[in-house]
Amino acid sequence: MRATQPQLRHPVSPPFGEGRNRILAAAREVFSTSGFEGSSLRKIAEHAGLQHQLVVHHFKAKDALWREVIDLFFKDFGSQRTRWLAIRDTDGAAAALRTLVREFVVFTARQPEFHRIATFEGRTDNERLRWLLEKHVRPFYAISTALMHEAQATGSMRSGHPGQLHYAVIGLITTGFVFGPEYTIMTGQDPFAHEAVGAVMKLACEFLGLPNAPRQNSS
Amino acid sequence: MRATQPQLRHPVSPPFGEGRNRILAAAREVFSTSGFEGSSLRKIAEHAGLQHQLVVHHFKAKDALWREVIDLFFKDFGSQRTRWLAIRDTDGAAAALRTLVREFVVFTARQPEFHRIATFEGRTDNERLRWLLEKHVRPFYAISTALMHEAQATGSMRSGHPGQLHYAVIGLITTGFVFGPEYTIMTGQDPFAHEAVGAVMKLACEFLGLPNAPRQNSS
DNA sequence: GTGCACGCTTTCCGATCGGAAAGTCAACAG
DNA sequence: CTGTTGACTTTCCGATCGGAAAGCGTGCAC
Repeated sequence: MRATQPQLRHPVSPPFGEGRNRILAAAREVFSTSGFEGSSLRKIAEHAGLQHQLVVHHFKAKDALWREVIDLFFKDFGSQRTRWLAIRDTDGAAAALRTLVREFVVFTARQPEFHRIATFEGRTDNERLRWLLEKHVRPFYAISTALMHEAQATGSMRSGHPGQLHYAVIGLITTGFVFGPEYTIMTGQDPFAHEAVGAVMKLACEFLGLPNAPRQNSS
Repeated sequence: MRATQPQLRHPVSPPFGEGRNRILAAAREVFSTSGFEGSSLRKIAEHAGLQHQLVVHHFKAKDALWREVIDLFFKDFGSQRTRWLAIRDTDGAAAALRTLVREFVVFTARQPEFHRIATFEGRTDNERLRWLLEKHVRPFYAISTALMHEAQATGSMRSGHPGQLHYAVIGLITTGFVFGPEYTIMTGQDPFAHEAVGAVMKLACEFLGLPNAPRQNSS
């Protein structure tokens, strides 16, 4: 009735063959605003302009779709770890930490959806949280705290328990982005504006007591 | 069938007459872990050991119950504002800010459920967020940023946009408490431990560049 | 041609959702 | 005794949930 020409090579409404990607994009949006339980396959499908059973067809289960959404966030960011270690070897732990902080700020500003999803899961100990922590968060946490230990040993960073400092600085960085609507309503400013993003980098580095960068060749 | 002696003065299973308070306590728990949409009246009632229709009986609607839960959080904390202003008049804005920060840390450590609920709502602009911001958050934000402006003018605090500093320090403080399970899994430590709470106070004050307290007569 | 894989739709299922409606019981006022 | 009030239970409703099952249509291998 509604689809008189359902599957053409050049359809008008729903691009044929892109269903999977459209679902992933819609799921990222819906999961990040409603949480796992609050998101329904039907809402995700409607957001993508598709039938809800197509989600089941491509991803089998809601849980598997959620995991694929998470994996996508770390396609680029996760592979930066070896580069941070290289910077540590050449310029020291403090320089590597500064790079890590700056790139984490960019990552969060560009994809606030990840931290929005993480903040849904981090409050209760469940299977999805364990999976997320061990697969993606643990490596990042390990290198972050290792660099802090090293920077503290050389006196190029403030003192304090690295794990606590790690979560403090992550909270410091992400709050404005994750809760953008509240931030905008209260402060009247856009947390994603270029100056605001730069200011967050500066606040985070100063909080950690990192020395000013000797030189900066980009942006 | 299941209630052979349903309403006695001294019942065994469900204390008669305390249904309303039991529901409020259960709702605080469930709302803070599952969000508004993810929480069902049946889950709240089950958590309280009551029938789900009793929630409707006492609070008419899920939305009204949610608002009553929020109001309860600010029964004590909201009335502290006049005291902070008094401290500003006697000891200056920086001292008042320090008190505000310390009491906010205590508030969050004792009732992390509030900020858990707030982080569910702050990411999308909806009617509940507007109500929460204007009724409870706005007054706190106003006095916080006003004290920052004043402290900055007298050089007794770090520079920076007060609104951004406000949200940065709130993120810095709350992250460990709000996402306690994740924090514990990753760091192996208890964010609610006495030393950890004290350390967060110190981190927050140092981040704001507040001078050390001249004297402290408690704890 | 025939068969099959794949993207997608349609229909259906049991479970659960928020909430309306009506009833049950004890306490209390007159 | 009668009526009323309020805490609480029971039953029911339409809507929506995740997902199983079975198709439909096209393109490709043969």
